[in-house]
Amino acid sequence: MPATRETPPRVGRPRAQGPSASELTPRAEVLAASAELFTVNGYAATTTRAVAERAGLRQASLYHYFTGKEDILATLLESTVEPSLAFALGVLADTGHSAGARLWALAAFDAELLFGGLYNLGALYQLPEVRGERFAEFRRSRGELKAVYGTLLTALDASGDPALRTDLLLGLVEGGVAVARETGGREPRTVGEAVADSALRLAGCAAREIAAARAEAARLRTA
Amino acid sequence: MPATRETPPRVGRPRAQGPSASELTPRAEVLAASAELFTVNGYAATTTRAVAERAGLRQASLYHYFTGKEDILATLLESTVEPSLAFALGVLADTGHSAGARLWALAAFDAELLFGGLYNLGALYQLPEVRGERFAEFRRSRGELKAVYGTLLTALDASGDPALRTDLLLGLVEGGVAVARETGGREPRTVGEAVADSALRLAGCAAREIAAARAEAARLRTA
DNA sequence: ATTATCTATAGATCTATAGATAATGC
DNA sequence: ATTATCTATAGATCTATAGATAATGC
Repeated sequence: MPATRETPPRVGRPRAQGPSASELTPRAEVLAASAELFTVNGYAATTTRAVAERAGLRQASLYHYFTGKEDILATLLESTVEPSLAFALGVLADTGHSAGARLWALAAFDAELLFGGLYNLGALYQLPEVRGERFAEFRRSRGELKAVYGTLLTALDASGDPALRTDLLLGLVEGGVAVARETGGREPRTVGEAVADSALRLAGCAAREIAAARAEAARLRTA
Repeated sequence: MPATRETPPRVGRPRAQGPSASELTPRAEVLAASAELFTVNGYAATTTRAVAERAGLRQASLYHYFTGKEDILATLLESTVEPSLAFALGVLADTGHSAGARLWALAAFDAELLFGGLYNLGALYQLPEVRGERFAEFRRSRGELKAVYGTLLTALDASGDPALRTDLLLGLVEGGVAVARETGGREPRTVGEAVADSALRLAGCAAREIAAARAEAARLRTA
């Protein structure tokens, strides 16, 4: 599933609106259009017609690529957790670094990604539709991501109710980015670092430990 | 605007479905029905017909109490922040207690309320519709609530970027409750306390200070 | 007279399917 | 022959308004 193409093969009937100016695959164009419209206008409030129009297609042509609106949303959500989960699994396997540095790096990566995206895809996690069958894969991936947070958190501080504290940690990352997005003018990097510092505070680290984790994570990041 | 009534006056044409069994005002019945349907099925996906039906009315009768669907949502959101804001302003004025105890009490109250509700009204805060004009009053109240968090947080620890750290603190409370809700079998009180402990960790308090704040907040709570 | 509710409906959609068509590929 | 796209549309809504009606209150 390549996201771009070099020389357009241009098989099939030409588009009514003329050929797309973008470098994207039609499928990726639909996803990009959906990301914008779902987050800006709302999922249920966005019509398939509006998505198609923004993607440069006619409404019925969406069904060539997706089975319906839910299929588009599910694909979008899966592609949002995917990079975070991949990073998380890498960090989890990297036992050569301290738990603090690894948690710091994961939180920073995750928050920076969510904050830096053109649209607030994180807000879509809360949609009621996400409870449906089609989203099982997305929920599984997010659960796995949460489990990595939990493992690192528990390694640092296993006091209290670790499952509940893990939920709050994920809530800090996702919810913190959501609230931080409401205020303009911030750099993704800045937000990522602030979230990561906060994550370590939640994990019970003192200021000196946080500074150390941060420094160690910088090396981990580039590795 | 009384939420309940004793002796039903029963003015006006009787309902087609027969009189309501509930003690609630028709207006409150509509709000209760909306709270359930908006959170369970989604705002845009919920039709005015479905709301009316659950409230025991015909669709057109909603317009006697609200100017439309948005008006219902805005009323619902306002009534959700209202108690938190009232508590926050009380806590802010209560200079006889430490900032730590006050922040602990506020976070616990807020989280317990959000978690303990029948429905996840907190998830509605993220709806794109909330950017609209009708929601200015809700946004104002939530902004004021955030400002109280900010004042208490800064009193405890003014390092870094206080505005950003305040956003993360509010994100922890709202987002943490949202994630914690996905897992069943927890008591609102437990979640409230865990969120409050976490809030103080975010504010840079050490374990001993948190324990002290918690003890002090217990007195503040009942006062 | 006032009120809470109802019935009926205009006008505007929206989703998904059926089936046609205009390209390239062989 | 295959593919990407199109046009057309059935069937099912949905919101908000107009105007009627069945109670109580005076």
